[in-house]
Amino acid sequence: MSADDTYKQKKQFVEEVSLLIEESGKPRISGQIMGWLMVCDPPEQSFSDLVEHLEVSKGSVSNMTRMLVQSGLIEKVRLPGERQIHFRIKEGAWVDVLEKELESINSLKNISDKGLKILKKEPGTDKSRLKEMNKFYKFAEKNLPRLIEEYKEEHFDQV
Amino acid sequence: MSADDTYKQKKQFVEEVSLLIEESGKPRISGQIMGWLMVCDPPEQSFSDLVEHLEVSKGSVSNMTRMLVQSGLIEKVRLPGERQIHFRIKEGAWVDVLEKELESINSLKNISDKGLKILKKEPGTDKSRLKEMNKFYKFAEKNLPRLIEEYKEEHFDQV
DNA sequence: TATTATGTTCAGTATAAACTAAATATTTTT
DNA sequence: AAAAATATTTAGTTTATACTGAACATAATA
Repeated sequence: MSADDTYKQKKQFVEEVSLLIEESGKPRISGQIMGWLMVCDPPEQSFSDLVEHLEVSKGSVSNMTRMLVQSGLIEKVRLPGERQIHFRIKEGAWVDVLEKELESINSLKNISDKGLKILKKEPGTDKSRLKEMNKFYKFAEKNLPRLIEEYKEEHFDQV
Repeated sequence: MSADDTYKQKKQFVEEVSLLIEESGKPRISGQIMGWLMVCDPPEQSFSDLVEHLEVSKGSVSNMTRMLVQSGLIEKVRLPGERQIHFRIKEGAWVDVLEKELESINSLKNISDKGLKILKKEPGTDKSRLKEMNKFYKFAEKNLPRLIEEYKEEHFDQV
């Protein structure tokens, strides 16, 4: 298996990751960047590394890296002696993703609260739908953080 | 507080839900339907109820209800004596949403497996990024189903 | 079977988002 | 300070998707 074949496999891998990311509603190029940063060597890649390997515009790299930094998946690194900004997957990125999820869970709990408040004025109207929703997201809000802590203790206690 | 005010509040509520849903990457109208079905009276609404209250086209209602039925959030109901199809929020909808999440978690675990496989051929290349990802999604895959079961037992054991 | 009510599909339009290329700004080196 | 390298912003294009209206299909009633 030549190095060239491995490179092709990596490109293929990048495609698959970008497809997954795209399905989840995020821009394709953000997925390409994530995919490439998972398998590149070294794990830190410069702005122009990304432009060249992914064959996309500078504008896209600029925007998508900003978005990914913002959402906590990657981080900027300055390498000694290197001029360009470098990017890499952030340690604990995947835990952070789940922690971000908690925010939308919170929104869903809140909206169910709001709905129940409105229905309070209509005694005849069924409230079970919203009560169930409310219970579920309350449960999630209570238990997911515990689970995350459990994971962190298992895997990050050295950090 | 008049019934008319309550109706306005419900419309406002529908807007908020549809905004939330839209942010998560799904069509606005699917969010409007979900929002309306959370607070309407009765909880079952006909095809034309949806068209009228949400002021959208029949085509959209047809497409979006199909999508929502498909994804397990709502269900079709036939009411005795009623001609039209009716829709309502499905019991356990929110649990189902989380269970669907498990599928994408599985995809992410698989993709990290795949990445690691590729990197096996390059002994010098850092694997910690993918190992961490892999560990995390394995953990999620193992523990989330347990959590879901716990919730179901707490709230659905009568079903 | 003819008529009416109901729901789906399809073609076209509108809207929004991704993406690029180029201009501009910023930072680094000489 | 000038020049070169690097990154961001902007305007415009492309592409994708949501959405509508109308034609079509299906099912129910008369």
